[in-house]
Parts: sequence; structure tokens; C-alpha cells
Amino acid sequence: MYPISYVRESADTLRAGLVARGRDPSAVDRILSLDRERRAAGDEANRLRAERNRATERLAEAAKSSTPPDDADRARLGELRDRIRELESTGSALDGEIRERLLLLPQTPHSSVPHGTGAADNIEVARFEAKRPAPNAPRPHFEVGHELNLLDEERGAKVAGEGFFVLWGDLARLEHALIRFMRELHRSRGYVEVSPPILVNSESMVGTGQLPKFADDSYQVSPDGLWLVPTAEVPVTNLFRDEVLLADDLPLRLVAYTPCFRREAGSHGVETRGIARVHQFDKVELVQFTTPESSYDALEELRTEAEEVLRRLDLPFRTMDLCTGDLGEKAAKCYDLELWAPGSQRWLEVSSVSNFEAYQAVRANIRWRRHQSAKPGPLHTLNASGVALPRLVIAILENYQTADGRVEVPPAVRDEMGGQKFLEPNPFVGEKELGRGRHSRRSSRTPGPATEKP
RNA sequence: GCUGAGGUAGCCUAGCCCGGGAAGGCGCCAGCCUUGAAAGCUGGUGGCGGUUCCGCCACGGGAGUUCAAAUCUCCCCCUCAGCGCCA
Repeated sequence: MYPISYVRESADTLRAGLVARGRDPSAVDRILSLDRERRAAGDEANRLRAERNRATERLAEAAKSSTPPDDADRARLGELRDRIRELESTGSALDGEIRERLLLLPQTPHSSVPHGTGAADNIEVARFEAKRPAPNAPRPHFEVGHELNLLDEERGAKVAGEGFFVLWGDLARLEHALIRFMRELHRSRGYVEVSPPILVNSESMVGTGQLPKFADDSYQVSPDGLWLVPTAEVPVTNLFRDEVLLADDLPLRLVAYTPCFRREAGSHGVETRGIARVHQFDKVELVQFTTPESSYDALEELRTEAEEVLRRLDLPFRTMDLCTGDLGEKAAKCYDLELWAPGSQRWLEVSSVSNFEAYQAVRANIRWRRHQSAKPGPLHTLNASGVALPRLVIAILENYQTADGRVEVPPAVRDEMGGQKFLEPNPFVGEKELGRGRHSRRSSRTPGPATEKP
């Protein structure tokens, strides 16, 4: 979000940013014209209030000295009150509409962002090949998961609904081991751990940009109207809403593990198999608060930090520099980290590394000051997944398969798994095998949409 | 959830009963003094708009009464204490 003063001063920059994103630049002009209306109403109200205050002073003076009040003043004041109320109510209606429109203006892309219209124009800026040999004829994660009775979408659907899943036995253990591994990694590299609320109020959702535009993407809980967080970014960034940080506090590096909840409205029917797109998942998230001049250094640091997770797990991945047409609403620049899933023959986005510049700081009123007597101004916020779990689990199930149908535990988390080298099958299955209901009649070898190999 | 007390500038506090220009202290900034610093003294120190100066807004948020609201009325939020409930 941009302050109205910035829109007045830098309308051309904003229009250019909208055009680069393939959006209509006239949104800026609509705001400017509402702003002119608003200021005209404000100026008139201001003049009338000045007149009112002077008449009121005369009446107050008369009351004090017990001289008779001027009836003309009283009559005029009645008129003024009505006219001022009128102007104030049109003024605040205009304020509301202006704010609404400001909240919907996307962040201007940074000058280094490649121009383009969609995902095809994103630029690969890094690629990592695993040191261990690629598996021979790998199968998709859900097949392996079902075979070992470790992955159970059927009971997830029964308990909660389509798009929910259950991990059993060693796969649940693996997930927790990965969470602990990532938290410890980031903590040891200077990130302070924080365990935030995962229900948040609407102000927080506006603060980080989920509202008002993306209300349909999140779950709202009745009867209190709180929201289940779609990412830890929301509660963690909002920790400092309406606060002023000192330069000495910056950069502030935070790491948080939370569940995340996404309605994925509009994506029904896609990716029904497996756990690449689900309504509830776990994620380790990194958040940074920085000074405006250092946020692009912080962006590279966060990218390195997220990539380090994948390197240590020895998983093949590539890093994409998102183009103007694919860049999220909030971000001035964004890298996506994509893991290669050889069983499904596709790239899986496991991390978005974004610099929001002042987009969130203005919405959430998070400020900093250079020294104690300096005027506070908006700081810059950034975040990176470090990383999202279901897709990481997918990549492990597909990259760590062995020829005899087992799945190896990545060496980096073996200690967290009591030194265990392979995932053991889950022996308890009830009357039927886990996860075999809906999909059991399908072919046992159905790779997803193929893309290029790493 | 109930009862009570509260919310005033970065922080602390007066004003509220009984309506009429938001006072004071701390902190911070500048100046004076000083070799330097402290102390002391003087001034400044919320936001917006036009800019020597002035105007408007601002007392948790909103609505109302009134010529006029920090002050009276109503609704909501938050903090603290006691009680209740509770993993």
C-alpha cells in the first residue's frame, strides 16, 4: 500500500508499475480524482470550522462575563453545524473509498524484475543438482506413501474433507524431524524463534495484504470472525503492527513454525492426487524487518537461507526470478524455489522469497527511526518459506526411493529420527490398507504433467 | 462470563462530579554556561494543510445531546484486579 501523498507525487511510477504487471493504470487516476474531491470538501469544512470556533469563543466569553449572548451567532452556529456534518460525512465516505482503492493497488515491481506476462517468462537464476545419484524409475509420492501405509488422504477427507490428509508412523516422524531440522538450522544462523497465534483478527490480515482482495483464499472462523492464518507471515509480521522499531533492532530476523490453512477456492479438481495442494499444511517461515536501504541485501540473504535447507537435504532444485506478470500483488521482487519431483516429473514450489518493501509496513503501520530524535518512517518487510512441508515430503519420497521400493531417510535428518536409515511401513491399517479408497483402481503409474528434467 | 477500576502526547500524571482556549513532570532536541561533561537556565518537542505566521484536527474507537464535549448519554475495543470457568 502506498500513502496517498506518494500517489500524488509519483503517479507516473505507479502507472508504469501497473502496466508492467498487465494491469489497468487508470486505477491511479481514479484515486487522484477522489483525492481532489476529498480535499475540496476538507478545505471547505476547515473554513467553516474556523468560523464556528470564533463564534463559539464569543459565546464563551459572553457566558463568562454574564453579558447577553449574540443571537445571530447562535443562529449561524446551527447552520454551520449542519453544513459541517454534511461535509464531514462526505469526507469520510471519500476517505473510505480512497483507502479501499489504495489497499488494492499492487506494489510497484523493482527495476531488476524481468518483464513478462506469465510463469513462462520467469528466469532461472540458480540450479542445484543433488550429489546422490537420482533414483531409478521413481514413482509418485502417493503411490509410495500408500504402499508403505504412511500417507492417508482417505481418512483426512473423512475427518475434515477433501484436501486434508493424514501422515502415519514414520512419515509423521519424518515431518516433525524436518520441522525441527529447519528451525534449528535457521536459529543457528541468527533467526530468533517465535511461536505466534495461528488465529488472527481482520486488522492483521489487512496488515500483511491478505485482505481485502483475497478474503476467499482464507478460512474465517465463526462466531468471532477470526481468520486461520494462511502463512506464519501474517501473525509474525503483525507482531509489530503500530510499533516503532529502533535502527539498532534492525535487521530483525525471525523464524516461525506454524500450520497454514488455505481454502484454495477455484482450484477444485486440480491436483486431487497426493499432497501437493492441500487445505492444511505445515511450514517454517522466515521474516525480516529491515531498513529501506538494506532490504535487497536481506532478500538475497533470505534466498540463500531457504536454499540452504534444500542443499543440506541434497534435493535437486532451481530458483526462479519471477517476472512482472507473475509477481504477487504485495511483492516488489520475488524468487521461487522449486524442488524437482522425479516421480511426478514436475517442479514443486516450496518457497517464495519476497521483498515487500513498504507495502506491508504502510498497511500495518510498522515504522522505524534511525535515531531517537528522528522522525519515524515505514521500514521494509520480507519473508521466505524455509520451507513448506508437504511438498518437501513429496520431494523426499520421490528422490530418496531405493530400487527395492523403500524410502531412505535423508542423512541430514537421520539424527532427528533416532539414526534410522529407512522409513518403516506402518503396520496398523485396519480392515483395508491406508489411502486406497478413491484412487485404488487407478493405474499404479501415473506421472503428473511432464516438464523439463533437471 | 460477572463485578469493579481504568485508557489523556514517546513515558508518567492533572483536568471529568459541576461542558466553554489540553496543564504539569520525565525523556528527547537546540541554545546559553563550561577546557569537556554533568548540573543549572532558556526555548522547542502529536498529526494534516497552506508556510515569516496562521488554520484545522487530536484526550482508546464510534455514535448521540448541545451554540459548544477530554468532561454528559449510548455502543464497542483494550488493560488491570477480584470472582467464575478451564487444558
